[in-house]
Amino acid sequence: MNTATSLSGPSNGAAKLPPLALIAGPTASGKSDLAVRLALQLAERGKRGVVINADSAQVYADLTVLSARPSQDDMQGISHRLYGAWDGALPCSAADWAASASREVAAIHAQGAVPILTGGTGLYLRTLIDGIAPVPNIDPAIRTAVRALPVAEAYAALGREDPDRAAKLDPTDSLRIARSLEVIRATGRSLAAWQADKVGGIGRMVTLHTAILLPDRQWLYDRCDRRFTQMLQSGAIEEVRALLARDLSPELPVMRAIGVPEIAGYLNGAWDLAEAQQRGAQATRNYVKRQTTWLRHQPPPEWHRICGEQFNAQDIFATLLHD
RNA sequence: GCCCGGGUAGCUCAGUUGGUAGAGCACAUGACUGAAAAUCAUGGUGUCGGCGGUUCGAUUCCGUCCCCGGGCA
Repeated sequence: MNTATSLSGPSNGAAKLPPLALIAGPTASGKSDLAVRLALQLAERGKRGVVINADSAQVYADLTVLSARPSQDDMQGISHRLYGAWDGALPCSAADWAASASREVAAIHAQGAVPILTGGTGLYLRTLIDGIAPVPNIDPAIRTAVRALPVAEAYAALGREDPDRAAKLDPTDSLRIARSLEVIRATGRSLAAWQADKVGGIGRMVTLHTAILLPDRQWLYDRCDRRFTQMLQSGAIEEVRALLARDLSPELPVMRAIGVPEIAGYLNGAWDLAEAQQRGAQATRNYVKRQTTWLRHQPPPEWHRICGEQFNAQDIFATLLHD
C-alpha cells in the first residue's frame, strides 16, 4: 500500500474501491458459517457486514429446509439478503440474480457496509463479477417450442441454423443446444456473437476479497449424507408436500432442486423413505463433485482457494479486516 | 437330509455353443456465458465362490465342497 495515495484526495486518480467479500464453496462446506463469522469480526472492528446469498436454490421461498437456508439462529443478528427472495413459480436465472445482487451490493456500499457474497453457484458469482452476454429475454413462445424438441431434433435444427455453434456442442448436451437454438431463433444472432460482449459485471468497481473453500472430498460426502438425513427429520417432507400442492411445472428450478424429486417419489409411493434418503444423499454428493470441479478451475486464478476443513475468518480475510 | 434357483466389478445384473469378460449405478477426472442443485464428456474397475478332472486352453463342460435364497421332509 502506498501512503501517498491515501493522502491524496479521491479526485487525484486512484480512488479506493469499496470492498466486497466473496465466499464460494460446495454444499456442506460451511461457507454460511464463515460468512457470519466474518461479519461478526467486522462488527468487532466497528464495521458492518451484510451477507448476500449466491446460491441458486436458497433463492427460492419454497425451499427453506431443502436448500439449507440459514435459520435466524444461524444468522446471529447479521443481515442476510436474497434468501428466499424468489417465488418458486418464477425461475431465477444467473442474470436475474446478478442484477439483484448488483443492486444489493450498491445499497450496502452506500451505507458504508461490506457485502459478503456467499454461495455455491459459481455461474452466479461469475455473472455478477464479470458480467454476461447481453442477450435479450427470449420470446416465451420460442423458448417453449425449442425446449419441447427432442435433443436429436434440436441438434439437427441447430446444425442448420447455427452450424458453428452446433459443431462445438456435444449432440446430447440438451440444455446448451436448446439455449443456442432459442437465441438464434429469437434474435437472429448466434450465441457466439452475443458472447463476444459481456455487460453488468461489477468486478472493476470493487476491491475483491475472495475465498473458495475446497474441503476434503470424503469429509464433504459424509456431511452430505448426514445433512440429507437431518433434512428429512426436520421438515423437508412437509416442504415438498406443500410444493407439490402448488402444482408447478416440473421444469422449474424449484422442482428440480436436490431432494424435491427424491421426496416426491416417496410421497407418491414410487419408493419408500429409506430409498428417498439414499437418492437424496447421492444426488447431493454428485452435486458437490460438480461444484468442486467448477470452483477449482473456472474462477480466475487469483481467487483464493483454500483446502482443509477449518476455515478461519481472521486468517482468510486478514487484509479486509485490518484495512 | 433331499429337490429347485443362484454365487461374475463396490452394488444390481448381462454374457461367454470352451480362446481369461460387459452394462447401468457408484467412484475418479474434466467441460461449463441467461432455469447451473442444470446439462454434458472421459476413464479403470475383476483370483468370473473354492478345489480337482477333461482339454492345447475352463469363468464356460464334468465331479466335489462351501455359501445364499426358496420348497419338501
